[in-house]
Amino acid sequence: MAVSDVTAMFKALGDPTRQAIFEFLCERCCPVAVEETGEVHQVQGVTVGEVCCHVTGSDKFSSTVSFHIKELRLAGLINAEKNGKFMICSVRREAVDAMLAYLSALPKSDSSLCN
Amino acid sequence: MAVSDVTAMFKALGDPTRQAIFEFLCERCCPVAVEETGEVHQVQGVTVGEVCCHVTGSDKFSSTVSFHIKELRLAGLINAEKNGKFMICSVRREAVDAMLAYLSALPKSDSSLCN
DNA sequence: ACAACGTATCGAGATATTTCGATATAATAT
DNA sequence: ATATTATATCGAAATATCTCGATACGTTGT
Repeated sequence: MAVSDVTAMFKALGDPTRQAIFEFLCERCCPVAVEETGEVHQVQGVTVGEVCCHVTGSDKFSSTVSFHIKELRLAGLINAEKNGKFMICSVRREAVDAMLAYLSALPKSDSSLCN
Repeated sequence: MAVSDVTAMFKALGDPTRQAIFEFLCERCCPVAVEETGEVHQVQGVTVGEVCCHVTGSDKFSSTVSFHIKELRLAGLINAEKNGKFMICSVRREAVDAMLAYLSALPKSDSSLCN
């Protein structure tokens, strides 16, 4: 994952609404199942409606939340796949790992010579 | 460090110019010295002029870079202290640690029960 | 076929961010 | 005292982001 990708992730997470959505998805996303074929897929996720409900407190669809979900997806922080008439959202763990790796790799004060 | 602080840090780091400034400071910031008194202070840092030079490629002061340095400081990512006619900038390691802690503490898919 | 549902997208207004030049200020050098 | 240097701040233009209502679209139920 390139540095520019991490920039987009930080930018996306830098909005309170999106951060709330992302944390909600982190809490709600469930284990993955491994088929006999070895294929791994998401067992469960959260619908856009559930996210709207959690974020706005109302049970009505919110185009604003939909907008933020799209931003999170474009930044690579979440996945969203259609299931019937629902969109199921889930966290991309690689994204979290990429941000952790980026921050961990920043030169530390005592790891480099001083001029 | 509160969650909202981390949000501001992510937002600040989500801009390419500020990320470049931050990385530059990470590379350049040097060890701290501990006085006999036990007081710890920054031995060295980087002047605003050096940051401008690195970011813009020119040796002229840039009010844009100055603006971004201020944003980084307000987000808690860097320190800036005056030394004579220079402003010395340095990274706040606690900020990096706070972001790492936040990301590390996000619930993992296999750490929570599934509904 | 039609209605209801879940979600996306569009358009517009409100607000925030970014950039840059001009001016201001404080510290140093002459 | 005056000039120079390093930096900050202001103002304005350009651009981006956020929010919300309206409309559109695909899916499901009747």
